[in-house]
Amino acid sequence: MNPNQYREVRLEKLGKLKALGLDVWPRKAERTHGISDIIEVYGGYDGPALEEHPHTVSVMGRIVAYRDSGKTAFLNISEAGQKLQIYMRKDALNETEWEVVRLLDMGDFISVTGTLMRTKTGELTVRAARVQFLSKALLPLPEKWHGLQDKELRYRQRYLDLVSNPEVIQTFVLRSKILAGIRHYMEQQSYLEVETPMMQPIPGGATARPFTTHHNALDMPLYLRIAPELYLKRLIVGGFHKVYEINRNFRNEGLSVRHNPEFTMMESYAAGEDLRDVMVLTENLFAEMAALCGGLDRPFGDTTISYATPFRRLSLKDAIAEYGQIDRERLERTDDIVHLAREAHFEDIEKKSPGVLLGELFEHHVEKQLIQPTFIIDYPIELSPLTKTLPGNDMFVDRFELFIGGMELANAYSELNDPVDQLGRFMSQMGERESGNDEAMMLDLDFVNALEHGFPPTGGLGVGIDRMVMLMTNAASIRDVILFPLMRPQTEQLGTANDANEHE
RNA sequence: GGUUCCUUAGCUCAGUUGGUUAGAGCAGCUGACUCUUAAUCAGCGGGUCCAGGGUUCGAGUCCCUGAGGAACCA
Repeated sequence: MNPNQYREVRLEKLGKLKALGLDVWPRKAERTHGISDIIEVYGGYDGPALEEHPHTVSVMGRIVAYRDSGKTAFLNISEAGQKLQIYMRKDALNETEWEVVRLLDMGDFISVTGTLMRTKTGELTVRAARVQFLSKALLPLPEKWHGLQDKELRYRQRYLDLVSNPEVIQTFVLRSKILAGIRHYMEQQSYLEVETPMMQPIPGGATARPFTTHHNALDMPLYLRIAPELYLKRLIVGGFHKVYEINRNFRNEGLSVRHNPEFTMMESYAAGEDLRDVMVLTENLFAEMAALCGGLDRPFGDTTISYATPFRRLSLKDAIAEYGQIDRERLERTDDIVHLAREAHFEDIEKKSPGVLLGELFEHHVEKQLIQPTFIIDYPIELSPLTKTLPGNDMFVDRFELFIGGMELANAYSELNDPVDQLGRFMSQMGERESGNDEAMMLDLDFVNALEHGFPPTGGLGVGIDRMVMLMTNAASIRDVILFPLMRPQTEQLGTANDANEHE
């Protein structure tokens, strides 16, 4: 059986359905209840109660099981991953409807009207009195017991993954709840949700390679944003007190279990606040979302992560010393830092500053080991061109990154608001670019101009939402929490599209 | 970027040391069955073994190249 043979057989059945006088592609389903409503409302009724006071419902769904025994048939229909059993009896339906039942296939959509009952094994079931045909599936569904297992097919044909693997629906329902929960939490903290450009003439706010595009009418290059940061800060200049944005960022980098080229970030800025305030905001956000997902202790892989506050705080250097088992004193001496970088086989060590090497030592020795929520603070200035320096130490800045499950989840600053300092930082980034670092930031003079009009002390935060959802849903790959992760296109097209081309 | 692994029917998977015409379950088709639930029973059909090249009397199996995917490392 190849897909074309399935299609031929089912088109033939569709023809027979038409011959019965049916509208085989009707525009509306008879429906009084969703499947979840029925389970919720009638789940507590036992058999005698349902027989004594009959409840008539109309319900629609996709046929996911079909057990036919002559003059009766039991079907399971499914909606959003929830299933309901339907009992069809020849003597309870008219002749046409019984013909329809015999022409049904797995994957078809139907609506059934009838009374609720319980079978002898106690399963809540609709005893069909009327059947409405809604839509024919021309192609077969994946295997009913094992579902769709092939990861490539699951990501490429997510619709089939959702049909055959109900836990996938649960993951994305939870993702939606988390997003709503974040918005609720931020609103409670008096933040205003805003939207800033995703197509930017100068991509800023992060060190990353952007995607490029082009605007035809203006004949100008545009970039997909790598971060909303510089626009959100302009809003603080303009007088907003607290703002946040949840939307996609785009970074032209490799793919991995933690990286998708487009990913969802929440960024927030609060005037008058500093990094300590943002830390509290952040740990409470994670604790609230964990509670929303079932509790402060959440399973992740083969461990349990506790979101009980406060989270651990650790300076970057202390973390390297602790997790890399390195003498803390050595991290204060440039020649020792270079030596440690050599031991770790970093590239182009002689071109890199001690601060950059400290960042690499952290990634090498520490990042993967930070399973329980940990704020890493006191970052080298070279890694943080938009951040205020620490009091009395102009080589380090007032920044944290939050690590959970060995991943970077959040990044926050006491925002740099000195326009002269900011311009200088941009200039050294430009120098980086000229010496070949295409991830270094571009100069955004309008942003500096905005700062020159007065930018209050501000605490800023960015949270990786996809990774947060990974933690909350215990997903091993970012592709499991993004409905349509980027995949290399297949050379061969699927199904009908291919045939359509051939038939032209 | 490097290493390892995977790709066999629409789906889930077997396939021995390289040896007959590549198998099973689900799905499909025909028939039986008025409370089944991975329904059951009888019968039938279904293959570009990822692609290309090579070794061999003989390749799904061994070798090389390529494609797509997965995992680990940097």
